[in-house]
Amino acid sequence: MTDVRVRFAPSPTGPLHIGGVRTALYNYLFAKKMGGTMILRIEDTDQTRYVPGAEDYIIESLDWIGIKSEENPVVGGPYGPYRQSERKAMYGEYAQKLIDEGNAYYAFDTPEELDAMRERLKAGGVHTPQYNGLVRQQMKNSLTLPADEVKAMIDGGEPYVVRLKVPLKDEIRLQDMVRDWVHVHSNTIDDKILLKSDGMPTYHLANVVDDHLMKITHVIRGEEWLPSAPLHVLLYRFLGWEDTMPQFAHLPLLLKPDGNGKLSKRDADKHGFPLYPMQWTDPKEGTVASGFRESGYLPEALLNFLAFLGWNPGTEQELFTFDELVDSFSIDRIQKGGAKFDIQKAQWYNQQYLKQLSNAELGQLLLEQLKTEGIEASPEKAEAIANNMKERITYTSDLWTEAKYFHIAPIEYDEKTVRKKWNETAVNGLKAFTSALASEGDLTPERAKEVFSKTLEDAGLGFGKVMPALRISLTGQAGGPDLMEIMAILGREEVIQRIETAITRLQENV
RNA sequence: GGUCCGUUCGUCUAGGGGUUAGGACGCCUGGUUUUCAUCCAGGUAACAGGGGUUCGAAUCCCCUACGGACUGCCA
Repeated sequence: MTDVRVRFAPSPTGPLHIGGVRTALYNYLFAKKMGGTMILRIEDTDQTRYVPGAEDYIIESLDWIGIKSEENPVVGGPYGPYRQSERKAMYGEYAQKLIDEGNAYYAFDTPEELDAMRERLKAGGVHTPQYNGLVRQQMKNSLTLPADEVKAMIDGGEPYVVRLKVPLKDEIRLQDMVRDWVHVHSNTIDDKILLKSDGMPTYHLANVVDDHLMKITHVIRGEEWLPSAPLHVLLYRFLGWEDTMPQFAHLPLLLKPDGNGKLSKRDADKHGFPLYPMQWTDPKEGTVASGFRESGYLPEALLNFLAFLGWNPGTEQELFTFDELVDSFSIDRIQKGGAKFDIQKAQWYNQQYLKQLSNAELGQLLLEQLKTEGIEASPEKAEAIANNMKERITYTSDLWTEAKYFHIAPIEYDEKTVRKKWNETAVNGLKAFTSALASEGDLTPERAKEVFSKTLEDAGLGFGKVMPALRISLTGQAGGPDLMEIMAILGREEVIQRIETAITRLQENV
């Protein structure tokens, strides 16, 4: 078998949708599994929808999540260029071939004339007006106009498009790797535009020409392309490439968490989760859309989660390293039905991957965040905090947001705990503890525990009487890591000070 | 409307004629923990409906219902 070559071909019209990331992932997994090549091709044939920065965003996103391509617009490759706008000259040749062989034709209808045609047909009871075998005979094109007139129009600079001449009666069959045989009758396909009046190809032509020229062996893409797949088969046939036509695999859609339908930005906002791999700032509106990266997701976790949305290895293993994913991946285990996007599962994956990180790695992540907050901390301290927080975080950002008290003394105290646990007994215990601490040196968790136990023992108090008050004084919160550990990280003097501050500020609650 | 695709616990899914229909997330209960979380144990919950085929259908066939995608000089 020839070497497997797959491509991910996004259009630079904005940030990369998470569904696109999954498509890229499946392509990548398949390529790695087969020892093949992954190609990134930018489909920028629609100049009106071009968004500055989108291409860089796509490349950076794929890089962040760990999807690497061997051939792409940045490093190039043997079948470049990898940006369709730069391949513009190539498409005309094939459009011409189609015209010459009677499989395509010129059309001169203006947008207004097309609208009028659609209106006319709708009025006549046709729900979906098509530019098809019947309609084309009543329109302005090289099939209805005399040859010399056509030539004159083209020479005279009259704008035109090239349309595919879809056969009237033909059954088109294709074997999809996910769905098996799909057949469609040609009379349900209309004469799609191949070359636009600006000379750029549409997706249909560009994708077929490029996939052929780039020797793509497998086209793995979203289900939204299934209806136009027969059209692409027709193109391969007319271009004489049917025997080297790539195999198709149409992936199930990512659906909204509730109800039905394609996952959209609206759903993501409604449920408060990101839709894009990285944060995206719209260059025109200036609006900011959140990203998984900035929300504290680990790329490995997101990858694992995404891999399981529409595919599974058939075993009971849930956590997979990238290599394991490659190892077990196969297209015939891809699901046919759409998968609802369940952010809770993504959170669980993130938690699992977070727990697997070393304290040093986690500490480093915390340090990065502290830097953006303008807070200084030693790597040792960050590591110690990470060690105590790793069992209770969902996002990397929780290292900071859930444990600010390691860096800043509490400003507020959990109201419920104060009401129930802050009383004279507790305050007395706290006071005894600070005096005991006064004569201590550096605190270790062990030493802190010894002093605390001894103090309570001498005062004849139980742990439960004082502990909650101590926690409140130190952290302001009701829950959290082991207090002895917290005290060791905070340091003796800070502990004493926070207790005294709390006693003063909570006086009225005694 | 038309064409195409789909349908197993709330969610992701295992399942290729005979299973107590399995796992994971979530949720609930209990245990561990001086707190929270983790962890451990247990529980809740599904084959869209109807016809066939068969000794026997979640599994094969047909119909219905429901859902989705597509239906642009967008990709």
